[in-house]
Amino acid sequence: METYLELEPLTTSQCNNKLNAVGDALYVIGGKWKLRIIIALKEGHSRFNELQRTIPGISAKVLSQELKDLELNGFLERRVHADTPVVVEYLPTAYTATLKNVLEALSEWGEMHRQKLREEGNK
Amino acid sequence: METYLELEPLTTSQCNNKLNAVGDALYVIGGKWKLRIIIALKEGHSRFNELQRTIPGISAKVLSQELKDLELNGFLERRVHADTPVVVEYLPTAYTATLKNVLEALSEWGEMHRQKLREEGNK
DNA sequence: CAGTATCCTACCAGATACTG
DNA sequence: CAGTATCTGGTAGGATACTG
Repeated sequence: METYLELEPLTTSQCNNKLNAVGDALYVIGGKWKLRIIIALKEGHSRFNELQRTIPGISAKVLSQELKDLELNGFLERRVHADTPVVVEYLPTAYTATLKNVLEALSEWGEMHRQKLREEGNK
Repeated sequence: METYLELEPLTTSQCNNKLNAVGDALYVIGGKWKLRIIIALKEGHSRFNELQRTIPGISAKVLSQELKDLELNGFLERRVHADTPVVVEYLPTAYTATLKNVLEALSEWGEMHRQKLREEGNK
């Protein structure tokens, strides 16, 4: 028999820290595009227009802004080769590896939730 | 030596399924308030105004809408006691337990990320 | 208490055009 | 190619007031 979320009892301040941590995480990787971009980078897509083609529905403006955010948060490195024409590469950093557990947990849960919805649809 | 996200090689369609699953998950539990509300419910806060007091910054309108979403997605049960005055309780369902891994992963990652930002701030 | 209704605004993001 | 600039409609959500 488990309690619902089975977090150990916490003091209020410990609990708030946990909550804030979850909030921070969602702030950084939440939203419509962040994780999709991270995964696209990880798959080896590194050029701006390539990323835009890979990620359906994203506009240049939004992609540009999201890439800046991701760079600020240390998820990618923007590397400019000063050739003609100029070539810019976006490369995932080792820091993206730290998202492994988060991505796995979200992916698993998402699939399970999908399955549940499918079953309810069949009722 | 690990690849960055260490997902096993996938076919394109398998990969897209994973991606969609992550997207689904973020759609359902993403956003500013969803997880905070779920955790507040899990802590035993069950009344509307109590929840609003517990969750700093949320308005009645937004709380109302989010509670409806969460009910639709099976995370809570809305129980009305037809007394005078009327008492309404929002209770987490067993389904919230399935978020355990997600919450733990997000919480851990969020704390780690905070620590990293703190260190960078000290440079 | 448990919400709804209304107004209002700021931001989000799509479309399009443009630049070096 | 790798973006930025501008315009613009839609909407999320805050403030406030109100209802049964």
